[in-house]
Amino acid sequence: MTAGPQPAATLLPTEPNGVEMVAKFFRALGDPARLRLLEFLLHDEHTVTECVAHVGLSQGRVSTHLGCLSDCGYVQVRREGRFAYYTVTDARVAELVLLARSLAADNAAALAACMRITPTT
Amino acid sequence: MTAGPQPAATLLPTEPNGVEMVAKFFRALGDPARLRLLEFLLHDEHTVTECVAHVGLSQGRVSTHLGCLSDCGYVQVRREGRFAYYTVTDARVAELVLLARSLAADNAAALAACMRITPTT
DNA sequence: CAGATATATCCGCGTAGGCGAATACGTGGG
DNA sequence: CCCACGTATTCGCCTACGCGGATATATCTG
Repeated sequence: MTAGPQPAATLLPTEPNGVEMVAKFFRALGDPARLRLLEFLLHDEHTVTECVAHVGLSQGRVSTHLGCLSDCGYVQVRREGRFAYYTVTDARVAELVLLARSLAADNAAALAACMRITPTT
Repeated sequence: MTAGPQPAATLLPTEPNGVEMVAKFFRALGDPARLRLLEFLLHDEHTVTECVAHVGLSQGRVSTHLGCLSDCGYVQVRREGRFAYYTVTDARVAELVLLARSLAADNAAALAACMRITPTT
């Protein structure tokens, strides 16, 4: 073994593609439109059309974003007739975003200036 | 007034580019190499060279990744002579990753199958 | 059944961003 | 002063992925 108790060893999953999965999971939150959708769906169910009105994107794009969030487990779908009602069911989602937000806020200046991600903006 | 871990209106920052900043912040965690570096630096200081040995990437790439993590506030640097010692100082970082990991684990199957992010692999 | 409505998927296009290799910069030792 | 060493930055290359627009697939309505 390396040295003493290893809390670090528990940070990331040990399965073959565990790290890649966590990275993919985070990437799903790395888009402003999806974050806005999450916020919109945090407390109420909304149809795709309502989501389209909320964020200003094309219907196809919004559907894809919602599908992505659904695949990753951030939101759930309830199908009823020709409608699809999306909503956030897991409280940990809000926790996760709020935690990130507080961390980001504490470093807003350097974060905004970071050119290694998104040179433009 | 919004006392306690609150709802939607407070999920995302209200500043002009607040949402974009949070998204950028998450994107910084959306890379396996950077996640591995975070884990490596969680409890101990390490030089860039040590990090290069830990993840199997080129020195230049690792330096950029560390700079990115530093800009985003995930790690801190201590310069000493020609060495740079990186480390994680904020406990919320581990909290954030562990929370994401638990969420990702609960939806591993769908997440792995999600083709809307990273078709390949 | 025909058309309207709601959602999902497909298709190029353009940019963000990861990669190694090369190179620039800064420091410390002979 | 020159050179070795540690670190940071630059440069093409190539893939991931967000975008709108077009289209396919239900489902409801007249």
